[in-house]
Amino acid sequence: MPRSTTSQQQQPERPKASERPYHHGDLRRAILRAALDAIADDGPSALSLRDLARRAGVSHAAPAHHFKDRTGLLTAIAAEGHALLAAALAEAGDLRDAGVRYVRFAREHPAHFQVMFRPELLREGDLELTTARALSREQLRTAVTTARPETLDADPRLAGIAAWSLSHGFATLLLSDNLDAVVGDQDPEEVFRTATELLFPSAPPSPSP
Amino acid sequence: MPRSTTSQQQQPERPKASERPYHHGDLRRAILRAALDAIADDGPSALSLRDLARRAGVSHAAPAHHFKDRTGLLTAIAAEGHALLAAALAEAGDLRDAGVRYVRFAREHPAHFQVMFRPELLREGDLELTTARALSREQLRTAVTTARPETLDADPRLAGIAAWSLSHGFATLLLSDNLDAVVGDQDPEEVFRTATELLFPSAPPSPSP
DNA sequence: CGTCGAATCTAGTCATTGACAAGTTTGTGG
DNA sequence: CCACAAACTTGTCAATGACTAGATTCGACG
Repeated sequence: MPRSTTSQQQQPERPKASERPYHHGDLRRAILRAALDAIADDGPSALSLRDLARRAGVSHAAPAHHFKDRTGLLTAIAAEGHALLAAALAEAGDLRDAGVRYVRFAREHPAHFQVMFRPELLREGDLELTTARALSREQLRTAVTTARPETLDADPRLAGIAAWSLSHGFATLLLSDNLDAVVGDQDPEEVFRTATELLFPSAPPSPSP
Repeated sequence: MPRSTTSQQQQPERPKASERPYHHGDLRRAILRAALDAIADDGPSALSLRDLARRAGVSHAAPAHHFKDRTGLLTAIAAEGHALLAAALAEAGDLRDAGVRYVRFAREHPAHFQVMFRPELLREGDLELTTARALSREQLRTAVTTARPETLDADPRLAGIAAWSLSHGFATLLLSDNLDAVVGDQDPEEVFRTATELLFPSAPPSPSP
């Protein structure tokens, strides 16, 4: 984007090549971190490889060595995201808890979430992505097929679609600031939990003394 | 994007300025149409003003006169989208029908839908956008506050969040090809309708003979 | 019928970007 | 110690969005 009139933080001086270790040491992770920050702030479309390179203090072509190209970087992020999501869902108690965890994941990893479900940004053939996505999909399935309210027993497949749509819609609208007016300063996860209790009955209260 | 290796349809020869009417006649709409096509195919981030200009057979700076800049074009699309959505929702019977119409809107106007709920792509101050969005929001509200199943009577605000999340999530996942495996070749709207019937009871069947 | 201003479009330019090519430095295993 | 691979660098190119200035056409008013 030319002539960026937006907030333009001063770039720190990059020391001359001779005064700086030729090898960054952990460039891949540095780039990833910077990318996640940038995406969380301004969305994936605002991501600039050259800007990431500047922030990491390396040359403009350095990122390419680790991620091949823009699509490669986004694909790596998506894969990481699916792995993180799968891990979060794996610990879910019942279906509603899985939904809450889905929303929490979106809030805690907004950059990952904004990239994971958009094929047009990703290298669809990528092996890492494919396997990670299979993992998170598998966790979604188990969340539905294990502890779910009786109402949903009729058709597990449809129940899965409904649950996923509900969680994904809430998370998406939340991250895109479309629920600001409605949620206000309440805890989004609590709002979500309460909203789902309207749709399907709560599990029987845990049998504590 | 440089060196586009993707499908590159041959651009028709643009006649020299002398052999072509100086005024296009309906450039604004031509650009809009082309933009909607491009976004529907490859998402908003792939949109190129210069490419739109080429398709319309005008100079590369012509679009700017009608839309100011990229953000302006996307904002115009979003505003149009909200108006269309409001119109579609206005004719809804009950809440479920509103949801189905929401999904249908997303399918029939994928480009609009992909832009409407993403503030980072839009000029937030824009008057047209603000009023159109207020309209569609208003229709969402009425859909919830009028004919809704008794289950949702308890808290209309939460019911609204739940219904919107469900519809928006389904539409989003559908457009991003994330439901392909689950929906298969069935009619998406029918799948959605059935899925919602799992979550809240159907209205009593119409009293026909 | 003319003319004058506004609307519409063209042409040219600049900074920035992603991708690619070729060279340089550093680490590593034989 | 030396060949070779990995990690980075510099340089370049086509494409893009935004901006400026100028050309053409339309339309309203006299």
